[in-house]
Amino acid sequence: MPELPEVESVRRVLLDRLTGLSVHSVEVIRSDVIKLIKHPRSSLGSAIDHRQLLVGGSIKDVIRHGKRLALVVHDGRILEFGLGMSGLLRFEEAGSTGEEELHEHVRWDLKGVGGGAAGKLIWKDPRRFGSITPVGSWKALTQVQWAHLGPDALKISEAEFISRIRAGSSAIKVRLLNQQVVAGIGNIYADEALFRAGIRPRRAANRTSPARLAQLRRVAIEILREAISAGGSSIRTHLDPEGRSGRFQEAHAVYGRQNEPCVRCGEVIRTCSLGGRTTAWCVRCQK
DNA sequence: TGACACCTGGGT
DNA sequence: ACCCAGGTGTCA
Repeated sequence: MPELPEVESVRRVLLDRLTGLSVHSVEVIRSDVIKLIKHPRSSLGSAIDHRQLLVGGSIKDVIRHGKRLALVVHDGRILEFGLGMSGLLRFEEAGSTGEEELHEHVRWDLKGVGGGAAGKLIWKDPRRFGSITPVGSWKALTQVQWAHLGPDALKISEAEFISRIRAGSSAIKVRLLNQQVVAGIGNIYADEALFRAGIRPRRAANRTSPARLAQLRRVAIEILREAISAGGSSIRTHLDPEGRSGRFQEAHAVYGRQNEPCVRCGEVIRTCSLGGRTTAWCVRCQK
């Protein structure tokens, strides 16, 4: 489900709904979705420290870097989420008649300022490619858990974007997908940005002129912002915590439009495989 | 750089 | 029965 715009849509809803609520208790249905920092392959087993899952804390902030999300509580404890392909956070208001769904792995019980039940936050992830990682501090979050991520795609400067992209010789789309280079762009928005910038996805990154890269950054940010305004793209599973789907898929120019005519020139949109991902582009508009 | 692995579900 | 899917880590 998640690239930057989808995760940002989730962040905004969570910030609005959860800020100020306190975490009363947590129910761990599948403990192996919780991954420790230094031992990413090990699960916590049966002895889960519920404090690491924010129990007793009151939610102060919800932050995002690239495609990653984190809940911050008042005393500095942080819980970090990678949504993988199908991870989703759902907010179920107290008293709502929501039935338990398949593939729900963790459920937090939240209380309001007065101590009354506010609702439940639920982690649902059918494919289980996602992860929940307790991090003790801001320092552990930024210097360990997120240390390998490049600058956020919405915040990266033009100079830094150009130099980081050009630091490798692989296909430009592969560089865009590399979260170490720039964080937040995935398969959809890489294809859409390259189309809008008129750049062939296979072009060698270091043989793309600084001027064209400046243009690529500009249109990528433009597309990401448009997508956020539309609530992200809902191809199959993306829903925000209130169950609303995004609408940006209706605006896709190339992603998912193979064999259809290019919106700009009418040429048939082709696909190939790049970095193991299906890539859609217009052979006439992108050079 | 690519192949494969991790998973489940939906479409053909 | 097969192929595909918004991600990411490891291996040759």
